[in-house]
Amino acid sequence: MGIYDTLNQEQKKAVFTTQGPVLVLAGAGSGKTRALVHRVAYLIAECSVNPWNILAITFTNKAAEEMRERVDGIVGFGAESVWVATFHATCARILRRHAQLIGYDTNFVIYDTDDQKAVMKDICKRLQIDTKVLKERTILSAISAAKEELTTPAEYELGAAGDYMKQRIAAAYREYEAALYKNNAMDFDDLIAKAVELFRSSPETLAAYQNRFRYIMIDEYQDTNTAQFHLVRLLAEKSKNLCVVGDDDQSIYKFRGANIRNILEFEQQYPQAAVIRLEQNYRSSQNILDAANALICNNTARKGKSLWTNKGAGSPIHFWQLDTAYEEANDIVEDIARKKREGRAAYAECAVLFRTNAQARILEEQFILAGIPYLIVGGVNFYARKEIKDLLAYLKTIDNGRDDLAAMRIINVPRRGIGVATIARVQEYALENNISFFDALVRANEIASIGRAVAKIEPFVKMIQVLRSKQAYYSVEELLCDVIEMTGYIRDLEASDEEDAKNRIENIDELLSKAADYGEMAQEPTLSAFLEEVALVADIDNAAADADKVLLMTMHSAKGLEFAHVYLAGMEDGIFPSHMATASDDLTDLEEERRLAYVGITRAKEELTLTCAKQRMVRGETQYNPVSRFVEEIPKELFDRGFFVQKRRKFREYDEEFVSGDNPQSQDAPFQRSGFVRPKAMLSPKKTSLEVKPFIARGIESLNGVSGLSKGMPEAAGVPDYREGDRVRHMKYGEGTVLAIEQKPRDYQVTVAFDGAGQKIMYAAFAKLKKI
DNA sequence: TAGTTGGGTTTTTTT
DNA sequence: AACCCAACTA
Repeated sequence: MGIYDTLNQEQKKAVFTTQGPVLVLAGAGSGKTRALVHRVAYLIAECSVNPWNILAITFTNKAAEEMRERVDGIVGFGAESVWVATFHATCARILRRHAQLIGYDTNFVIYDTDDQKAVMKDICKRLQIDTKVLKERTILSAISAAKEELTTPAEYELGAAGDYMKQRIAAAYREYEAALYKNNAMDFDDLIAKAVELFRSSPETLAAYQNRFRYIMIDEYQDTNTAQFHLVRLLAEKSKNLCVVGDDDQSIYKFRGANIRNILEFEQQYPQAAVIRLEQNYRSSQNILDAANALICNNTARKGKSLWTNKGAGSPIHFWQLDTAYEEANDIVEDIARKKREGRAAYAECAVLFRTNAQARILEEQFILAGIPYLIVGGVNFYARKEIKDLLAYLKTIDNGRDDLAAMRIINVPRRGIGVATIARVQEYALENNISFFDALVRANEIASIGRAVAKIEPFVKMIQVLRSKQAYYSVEELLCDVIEMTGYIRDLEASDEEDAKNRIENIDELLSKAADYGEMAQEPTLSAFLEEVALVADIDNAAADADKVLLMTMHSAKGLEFAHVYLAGMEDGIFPSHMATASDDLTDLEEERRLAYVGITRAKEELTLTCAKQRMVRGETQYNPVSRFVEEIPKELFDRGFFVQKRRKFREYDEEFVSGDNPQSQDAPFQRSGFVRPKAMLSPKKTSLEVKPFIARGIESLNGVSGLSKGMPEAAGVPDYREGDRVRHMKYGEGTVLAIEQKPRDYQVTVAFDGAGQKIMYAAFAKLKKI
């Protein structure tokens, strides 16, 4: 029983209490994942439970992956049979098998937020809803909220009596459901709701899964919504072996429908439940925990617990208030660079966390300027990019001809000279004859009104049909290559003078290698399953574990992670807590923000730095925000040098690295705010953002990007005739020195330091560099 | 039909 | 500041 000896008493209790409902209240950093993983191991090794009978549900793919890895590491045999997945992936997998029982094809597609919006836009037009008054977003979030509560359109309509707005929403909801059904599509909320519907309508199916999942574990239970609650209840109804793990203080997804009552009232739901509290924290120093505890005490709706550690007090907490957001970003970057130089921290041990994704940009600029490797986690979803969505729409149309949205997206992409008028007529015909948009295209010659446009439609239809016929024996990657080839998608991009054409091509290469990976990893690769995987993954996570990079992300994304050095940026009222929360008259909004702050603080192991700016640009206007109330809720004695150390001594030798040329001010003004002054030109946001744009557009990659793409399309271009170190000439940028040549799937990627235009990354085939 | 321009708008967080 | 959309022009 050696592996369980390292657990503390409470953790052991969580591991060994295998029968019946169990509620584990696990504070931040209390080793809950560890306990869960050991529990799985214990069930298999000591209780002779078949791994196949275990279900572990997490919220994020990241958490699922981590759990998977750790289970694989600790369970000797059969670990791969343990079902570890997110809620959405679990439901998608179940529906893939049984969707026909509730009237869907099993190759249904999953709609993301953009798809939903497109559908809703069309509906608003049809129902003549003025989107100035009632926005698509508003309707969609109302629908989402309804689905999270398992409210059907009919039920919603009943509740809308006497409320005109609600009635309009009810009508839109009804139409929306019909549209998705017609397209054989489900949105994220549907995945959960339809799974519940399936289980309710088919007792045999439910019984089969109840029989299979005899031991169920749910992580982050505080984030479950009502639909998820019912799903879990149904699955666990027979065995009652349900172990939920959560922390009411870390509930930060109310906006997504999370119902904190699920965890607060678990004991009422399951009166015989064993309740276990994990309060010993293994992550943070006492100072950090004291700060977190003091902060969260200001909340009322909580079970109440107090984290403790047997680590020492540790470093004091730092607080800096800077003049501008630029200085804030700059100081953070500078501090990280110093820690690295002094050998106090690796880059990968540092993380900058913020409230909104928009804050990432300004930080990114500073990281680029300082030449420090970084990685932005989250932000614009890779799969939401235009070029990716276009190509996926081709695959969707090949896979599922009923997805009108996909077909309409690509009918004129790339340009085929098919305009809105033609599309509208085809759409009308489809509606009249009750067929899909694509089927209407197939019968384009029967549509009298479209005239000569038939000639433009036919080649498109032909192409899709050819691709469909290849589907049976082609891999996803081959199919994708064919789509790119036949549509000339990349050729068009190369020919275009669009500024970010090369980034788009890179993204497509990324998609190709993703498809190739999928082909290799999946046990039974199918196009539908690939599309599903892609739909449920928030972002391509190429955060190579070994890469030494500073991580930048929102506090939401950081949940479940830990870092030795954490910077919380933008600690200002109006930013964090957000304006929405401070202006709201619902006090629970502010409490949710406070829980988020609690999450942020408890990510830190050794050092915590809170920063804010007196002045910052938000959506084009300058804001002057006071220091966050959350900062003030932390006892002053936990900070270094008392409270409100506005500026610490500057590190002069370090400044020299940044400041090009002489800067007399920095020589003898250590305490002056402007102790670290960069030439105006460099600081100017305009100039910087121009220079920086290509990097931002690429989003997830950083300076020394992750390479290692191997498979993909055949070479599009020959080997360049220049090598690293050579001098080259570019049509637009003039002369420069080649810094690096990297082989990418389609082409060579060349990094050049131009004498006049700075450093650029480009593709050899269309940069047309001349060796000189 | 396609590209451009000017005007209006903005969820904060994510599966 | 950035994005999206509608109206306008080539």
